[in-house]
Amino acid sequence: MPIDPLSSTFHALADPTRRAILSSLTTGEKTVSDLAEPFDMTMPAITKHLKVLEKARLIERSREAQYRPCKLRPDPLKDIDEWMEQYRQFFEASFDRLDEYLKQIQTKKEDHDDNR
Amino acid sequence: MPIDPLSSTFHALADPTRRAILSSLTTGEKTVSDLAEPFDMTMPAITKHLKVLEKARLIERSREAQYRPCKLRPDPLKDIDEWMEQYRQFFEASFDRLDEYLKQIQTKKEDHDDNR
DNA sequence: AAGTTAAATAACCATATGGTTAAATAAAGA
DNA sequence: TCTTTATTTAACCATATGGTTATTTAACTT
Repeated sequence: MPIDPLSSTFHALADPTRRAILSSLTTGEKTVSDLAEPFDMTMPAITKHLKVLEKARLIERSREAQYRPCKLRPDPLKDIDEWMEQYRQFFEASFDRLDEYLKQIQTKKEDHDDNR
Repeated sequence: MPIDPLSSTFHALADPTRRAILSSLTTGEKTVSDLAEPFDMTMPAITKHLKVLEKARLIERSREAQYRPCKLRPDPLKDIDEWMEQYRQFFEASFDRLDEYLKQIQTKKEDHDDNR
């Protein structure tokens, strides 16, 4: 069953271990053992997490003797950032002008109450 | 088992139906039936999706006679936007200076080939 | 050739997910 | 009060998830 790219990216990010792995890759390429080291988890578990990240194209892997270095890929993160765009105005407005926002809600509620 | 807020937000967004529901809520409050209408899916399925969105605090629900209107909540989206911040420079640099980036890769590869 | 190290695969397990149909609840309308 | 409308809950199902241990593969080291 083919999953759309945005869903597979969000799914990959919906796990603290995988987010920590990504974060650790911001400083450069790492081997699987390097990535596994901070976690109280077996290697196969890490391998599975890497597969999820790889399917989401959030990481790219190469070969270096018996090592399989992982590298961060920017594209899917950029796609998420673009998806966020439609909501950015919404949540920025909500926080920048919280008082006004709350007043709007209140007004709307009163209008609504009037309609009963 | 308590799940961290960022994970539950990403998880909630990792489904096209739920993202469509959120998108549809940008124009204002909607009832469950309103939200369900575009989808070829039964009501209980929609109810479940709404529960996931509600747990992630991406929506807020109220009561209006027999209706349960849904409203978008900005906070978790803002949290994601803030989480993205650590990667923004990374992916913006990668795309703004794609040529340079590719050249770097190429140089690195050549260095590497030299080492064999 | 034998041993070591890095990583992946296989097989398994418990729980979660995303859907269904059928039944229950809540409030409005006749 | 009876019926209709809006929504949720319950029970079920197939598949996915996130972990495990044991085994296998691949490449380097001795």
